[in-house]
Formats: sequence, C-alpha cells, structure tokens
Amino acid sequence: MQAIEGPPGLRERKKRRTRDALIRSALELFSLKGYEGTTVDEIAAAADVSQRTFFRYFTNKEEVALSVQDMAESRFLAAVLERPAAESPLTALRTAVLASWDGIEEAIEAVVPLELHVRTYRMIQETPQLLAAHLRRQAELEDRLAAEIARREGLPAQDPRPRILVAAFSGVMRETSKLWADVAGGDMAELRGTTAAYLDQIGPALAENWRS
Amino acid sequence: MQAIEGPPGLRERKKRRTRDALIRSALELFSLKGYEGTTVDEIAAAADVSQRTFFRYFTNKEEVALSVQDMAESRFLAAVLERPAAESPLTALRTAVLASWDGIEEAIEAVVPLELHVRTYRMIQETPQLLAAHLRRQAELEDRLAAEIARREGLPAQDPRPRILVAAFSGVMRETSKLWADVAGGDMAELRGTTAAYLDQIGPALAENWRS
DNA sequence: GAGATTATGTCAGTCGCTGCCACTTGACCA
DNA sequence: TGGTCAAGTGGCAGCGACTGACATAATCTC
Repeated sequence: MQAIEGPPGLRERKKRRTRDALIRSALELFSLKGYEGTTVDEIAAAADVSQRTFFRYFTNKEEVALSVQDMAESRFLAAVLERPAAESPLTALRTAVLASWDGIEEAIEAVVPLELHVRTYRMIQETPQLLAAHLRRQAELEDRLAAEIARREGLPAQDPRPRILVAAFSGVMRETSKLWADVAGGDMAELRGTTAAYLDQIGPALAENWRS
Repeated sequence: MQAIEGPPGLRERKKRRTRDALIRSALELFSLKGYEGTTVDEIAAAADVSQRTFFRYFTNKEEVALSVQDMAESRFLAAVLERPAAESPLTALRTAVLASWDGIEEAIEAVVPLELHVRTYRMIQETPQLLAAHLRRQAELEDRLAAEIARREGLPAQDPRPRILVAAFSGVMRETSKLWADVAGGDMAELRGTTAAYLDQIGPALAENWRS
C-alpha cells in the first residue's frame, strides 16, 4: 500500500541511491570500455551490489543504458499532455519539447554528469543493440503521442494523420538529437535553435488544418 | 574468387537449401511455441544441422525471424534506385513500393508459405526484442532512402527535408503493414489500396516542389 | 522490541553466442 | 581419375545475460 506520498523513508532513499549508483557505474564503465565490453558483474561490483540485485533494478543491461534518456522522454510526454487543446497538434508538440527542456540539465546532473550523458547518447547511436532498444521505446512514445493527438482533435483511431504527423515530428527530433550529441557536443541552446529550424521545415508543409 | 556468375554449383544449391530449411523450421517453431519459447538448438535440430551451423547462416536468432521481411525491404530499396530522376521524391517512393510488391508473394512462397510469413509479421510486432531489431533495420533503410533522395535532388547532406519526408513515408508504411497483417490477414490487394489511401494523406501536405 | 515486509545475496541452471580444432565434402586441375 | 585445396560442418569448451528458489538481513509497523 502507498500512502498518498509521505516523505520518503530510509528504505526509499536507499533504493534511490542504489539505483543512481548503478546508473552512474554503468554509464562510466560503458564510456570507458564500451557497452559490450562491460559485463553486468562489473557494473554491480562497481556499485557494490550483487549481480542479482542489478537485475532487480533493471530488467536487462539495455535498460540501464537508456535510463537517463528515458527520463527525458517522460518529461516530454508529460509536457504534451499539459498543452491546451486550442493549440494545433504540431504547435503543441513543438511547445512541449521546448518546455520539457527547461531545467532538464539539472534533472540529469542529479543523476550523472551531463557530459557523461552526452557520451552515452553517442554510444547508443553506435551500438546496434542499444539503438534497436532505443528505437523501440521511441516507437512506443510515438504511439502514445499519436493517440493523444487523435484524442485532442476528436479523430477516430483509424485516421492516419496523427501518426503521419508524429512520424515526421519524431524524424526531426531524432535528427536534431543526433546533431546535438555529435556536433553541438551537448549544448542545449544550439539544440533549441536547430530543432526550431528543422521543425519550421515541416510546419508549413504539414499545416493542413484538420478541423476546418 | 568469383567468376561473374556461373550457374550455381552443387555447393551453392546445398547452402541455399540449408538456409531455407532453417528459415522454415524457425518460423514454424516460432509460430508454434513463440519466439522466446523456441531455442536455437530446436531450430537447428528441426533443420537437421548443428547449432554451430545455424550461427554460420544467421548471426543471431533475431536474424532468422526477420529474414523474409528483409527480402521485401531489399526489393523496395532496389525499386527506389530504379526510379527515374524526373519523378518527385514522394512519387518515386510511392511507385517503388507498389512496384516492389509485384510478384512478391511468389518470392516469399519460394521460401515459406505466405500465411506463415503473415503470422511471423504479427509475431514481430508483438515480441519486443524482434520489434526493436526490426525498427533498427527500418531506420537503416530510412537512412539509405534519405541519402538517395538527397542525391537525386542534388541537396546537401544537412538538408533535413529528405529525412522528414522519408520519416513520414515510413510512418505510413509501418501503419499499413500492421493493418495488412492484423486486419487484412495478408491480402495484398487490400494492402495496395490502404497504402495508396494513406499516402494520399501526406501527398498534398508534403508536396512542396523542392526544385522550383 | 516482536513480527510482518521487503531488499539483498548466493547458487544453480538455461540459453544465446563464440573460438577452436578436427573432419568431411564439393571444386578444380594435372 | 585421383589428388589437392578450399569451403562447409560438427563437437566441445567457455563466457555472459538472465531467472527461479531459498536463505539472510535490513527496514517498517504496531
């Protein structure tokens, strides 16, 4: 049972610390010896827990590598859900990404150094297994986004337009994220700029008003 | 050394037979006991080879599950490369998919029963690991498509428009493929219809003429 | 502080996958 | 035609990811 949110007790705080320690150890080892070159045993040892415990916090090795990225995506989804229904779908998505980036650096730094996260992001793109897992999560996110947009616009589930829009939007996001990690070296201001510029390229092209 | 294509000798024919047998055995077992419920040992045994040999034909268990799907994608890519440069990007993609579907049922039947392929496709969507691998391959395909379109249109590599277009196009393809497997039960005529209809939804919306 | 919960460690075992080496089989040529 | 070379195959040993079962230790609750 869960009381409606008390101050977290010792147990919860300890769990959080262990989890963060596992993430930090994992990302550091990954960036040092590569993803495949790092064993779960090593990660667990570095965080001072048993291998079995690692698998109680993360269902598999991929998950720990994607955990920070995951947080960023949760923020984005949450931001989308908060957008007023009056905004057009594309505007809502655009505003939501930008909003979800406010204070994200601090949120990341609370777990791992920002630079480590950037290196991890690059590693994800280069490691087939991780890229695959990452794309699957993205696809799940796209599903939820499309469903939310269909809901907002009052469209039946079969209407393909939300999915097409979300696909185009996600395509932009994937590109700009890659540029952010590879070219910009993790600079958020530059990411905002590139994203806005790239989104402007679909804006006019996809801006059919579905309601008129 | 490879002579420029002689008639395949006994050795080649035997390899082909083994490979096809492995695919058939694998897909049948998958559809019977599920992907994770099937071991590579079982697949190898069913095809009458050793486990070691299985891994000489497929780098991993995923690959055999995606092998037929892979063939379809190769056909599509080849069809795109054959499109005349005069066609607009979206038209080229559209014509290429439809063209790549001519005779595809026969090509599939040469390896496995069509119905088994449809069931496999459904399984891919439902099995996280397979979906992930599938999406990664799709992403690779998208990269190549975008590069080809950029080349055709004489655009610099940074221009995001080819990628956005390809992302939207692929979004449509993913949707219609799912419908094909789930709703249409593998009927190609229906797939063509749905695809055309869905593509019409982005056609006008994305039909900026990049050259004018 | 006793007793119920929950987190952790240990251990044994399965499965995917790889390197290594010995053996067989089809290809090619004198 | 027979012999040599290259390529395909099997068996085995071993690593690493992951899981179930059980015992132990740490918090929580009253």
